Amino acid sequence: MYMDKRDPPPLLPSPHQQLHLLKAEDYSSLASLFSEEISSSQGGEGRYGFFDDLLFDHKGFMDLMGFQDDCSYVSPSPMPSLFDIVAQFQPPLATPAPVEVLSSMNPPAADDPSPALAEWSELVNNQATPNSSVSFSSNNRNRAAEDSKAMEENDGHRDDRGLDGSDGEEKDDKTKKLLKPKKKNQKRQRQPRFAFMTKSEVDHLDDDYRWRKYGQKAIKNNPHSRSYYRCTTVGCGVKKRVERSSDDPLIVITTYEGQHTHLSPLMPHNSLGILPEFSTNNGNLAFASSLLLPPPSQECIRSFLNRSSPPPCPGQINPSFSSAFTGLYQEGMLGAYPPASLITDHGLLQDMVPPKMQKEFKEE
DNA sequence: CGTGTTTGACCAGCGC
DNA sequence: GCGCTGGTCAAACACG
Repeated sequence: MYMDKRDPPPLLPSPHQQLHLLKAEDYSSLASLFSEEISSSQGGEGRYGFFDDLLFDHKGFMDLMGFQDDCSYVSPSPMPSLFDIVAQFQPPLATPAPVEVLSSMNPPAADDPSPALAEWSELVNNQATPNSSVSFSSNNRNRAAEDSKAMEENDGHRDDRGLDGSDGEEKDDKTKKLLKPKKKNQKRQRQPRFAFMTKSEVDHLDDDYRWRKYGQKAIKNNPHSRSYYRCTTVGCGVKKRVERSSDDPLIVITTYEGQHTHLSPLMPHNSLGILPEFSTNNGNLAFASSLLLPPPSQECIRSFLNRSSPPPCPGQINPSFSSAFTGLYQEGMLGAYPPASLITDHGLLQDMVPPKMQKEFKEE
């Protein structure tokens, strides 16, 4: 199941940032897990499953979980990211482009007046829209579901817009086309969003879904433009924004919005869930062996999920694992900018633990 | 021809 | 009300 022998991860130059190299296939796995998780949590127990309860408290994720204290993995070298850990759950796909996932990147200091903080805050606080709730209640969950519904409805009506009104008149033809009535009295519904950062030279990372670019905008205080993508699958309203950090052009900030209503067209369905066997038929194994540390035991993850008891897994949950969770930001879950000391990186939390795994642990 | 990208314009929300 | 900005649309275009 898991590798028995692992080389220590390579030392990284900066203690401030831990960059972990992930191949694109790992990124794909993450994205697929993300999709799977959110779709599986659409049921009655809340949109985000257990993660709902993990990230809202500004005390910090690790404080909540108690991992820092109870699962004190101490290593002289940077730990593998959660992305790395997740990589073991899925057989990698054959996508060659290397991608670095910024699994442990500190946000700007809270008192940093520089634009960096503003950007970061914007990223993590996009929640501050009228339609979004900063509270973290079950209502929020319901609202998320409603938002999802509304979005689907909106998408369903989108195509109708070209059919109504203005036939014949040639004057201001173009203008009229563009002035097609949008639904007024209807605020733009915004779905929960998940933002994370990767380090890659490629803007649009392969995540096993097919995306159609529908827009690109210049962003204030950022020399790089932001690209807007929409899932091409019919009926799937998932959107994705991709932009580069103004501070570090190598950092790509990807924001997912919405839920895939389908499985990845490129991801084998049986590849979801806990990886039964670590495949060695490609180079990913070597990669993993260089970065993966002992994975969290099921006990540890269980306590992680249940949050009911300290994880009985000392030496298995490592700081990076925890920080990756801590750093994951799900937009709409945090009502205010979390203390910089508590967020050390960005990741896609929902990607981190396969839904099956979550369910499994919940039921136990 | 189907699919995806580019790009300019429009719309909505928000702050002043 | 006005201007700014992010988000979206859709025609035109590129490409295989």
